[in-house]
Amino acid sequence: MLEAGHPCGDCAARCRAICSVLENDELKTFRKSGATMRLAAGETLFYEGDPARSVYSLARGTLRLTKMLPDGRRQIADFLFPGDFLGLTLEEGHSFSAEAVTPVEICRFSSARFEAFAAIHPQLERRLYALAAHELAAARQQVLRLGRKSAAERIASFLLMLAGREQDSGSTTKSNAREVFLPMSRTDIGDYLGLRIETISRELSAMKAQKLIRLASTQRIEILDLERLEDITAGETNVPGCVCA
Amino acid sequence: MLEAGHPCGDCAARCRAICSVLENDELKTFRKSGATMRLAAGETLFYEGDPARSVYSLARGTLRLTKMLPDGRRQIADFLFPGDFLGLTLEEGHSFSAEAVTPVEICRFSSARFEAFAAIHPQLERRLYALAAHELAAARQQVLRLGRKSAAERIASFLLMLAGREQDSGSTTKSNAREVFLPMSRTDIGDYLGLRIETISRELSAMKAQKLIRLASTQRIEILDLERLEDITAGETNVPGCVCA
DNA sequence: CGAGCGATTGATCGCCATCAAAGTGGGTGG
DNA sequence: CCACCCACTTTGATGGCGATCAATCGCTCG
Repeated sequence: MLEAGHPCGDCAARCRAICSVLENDELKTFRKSGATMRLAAGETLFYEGDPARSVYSLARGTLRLTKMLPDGRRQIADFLFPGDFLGLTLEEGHSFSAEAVTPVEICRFSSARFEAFAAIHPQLERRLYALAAHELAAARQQVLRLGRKSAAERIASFLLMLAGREQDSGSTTKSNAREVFLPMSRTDIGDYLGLRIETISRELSAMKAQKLIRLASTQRIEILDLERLEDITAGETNVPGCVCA
Repeated sequence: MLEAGHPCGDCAARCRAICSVLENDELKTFRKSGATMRLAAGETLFYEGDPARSVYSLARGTLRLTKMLPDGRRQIADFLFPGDFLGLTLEEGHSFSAEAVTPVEICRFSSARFEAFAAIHPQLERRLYALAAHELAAARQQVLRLGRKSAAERIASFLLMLAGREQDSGSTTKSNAREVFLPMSRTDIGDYLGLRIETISRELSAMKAQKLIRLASTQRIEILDLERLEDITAGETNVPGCVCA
């Protein structure tokens, strides 16, 4: 438990973030080595290929990691939520761009200082590996979705994945997770699932017609029949849950 | 440089493997904590869901990591080559199956002993993170291939990726890497690229007709026009090279 | 109230899957 | 050493899913 008045005391992402392995004084020192920054929706944190001089921990909001092909086709490699970490790479530059889907709040650290700090805090390094392993499992799940699943299966799988993530980030309100919030546009969902927006729209409408979901608004989807939705995913949505120790 | 007669002295994978960060005595101790095993082509090292009690370093041959959907659709998440490491997970069980594509030779360690060893050899942990980060980048590359590329683009990209890997594993002979060896069947390639074998076959024939490649045999493909092949990939084949320090 | 952007719905097209059949090559047994 | 067999690959014909093109809806903001 953090002492009263700790600068990280009110961080919503603290339980999931990389810094969850640090306590009071360590954490204060760590925080002082970095800075907090904000981005408006649509702004870019860094571009693919940019030299990787900083690492980041997302405190609030949603980010998307994107890769572009020269002709403009775009693939979203991942969406990041509070507590997620990004930016550490062994290559010269970043291998994707990072953009704000919603307004975001980010803790930023210089790579050099972060690495130095990690070197003397082995629990940070272990945590780092844990996060990387977790992301790797998620990326492979995504490979399965894109390689072998139909449009309906991808979308059902996506909805349930988001429902699961909302749950383990201990999101604000209802823990029954029947309601999924989609912070991103249909275009973003399409670029994540390898589908066109029209297909996303059509499939969601079809699911609505079958009373699997209810479209409370464009961004809020209520899951009406969890079981049948799970059947549609064709299994394997088990992106393992929270990495919280 | 290892002393003469060292048990790992003749390991072809040594430069790339996890153990590359260990020297003489450390390496001897490490090796003694494990065992060497062999599998014939087609045999399974472990199944998805099996409890993860061991970790492995591939010394010779090719492995495939697969995920199955209940109805039999299969996705190959990755092919592993000499020097690749696998098995370390934070979940209870493995998140994919591992099968031998060719006869393989594997160094096996109990997870518990490996972790204990890593805890007192920080350079192993860093190496581990490096490998995970590298695999993550590769997995995201695969996400791009599957999400946004046409059949021809996927195949061209796959061929060039293999050509690149052969090169940095310092493979036996010719370093100009104009010849790519495909240890896996067309079915495996299809299950990796999210395509059917007929499509693989047709596209390779088309590339042959355009004199981009020559099919020396089913398993050996000679690249005749590297430049045009790179154009076809629609960019972004740059899976960063060898992780050798 | 009107402008503009994102989402939805509709109609048609094209790529790759599917179904089907013929070709190829490696291994075994006679 | 050869003939056969079987599994894998290649090639051909057809069909379906999701992309593309197009029009309308609906919300937000000026």
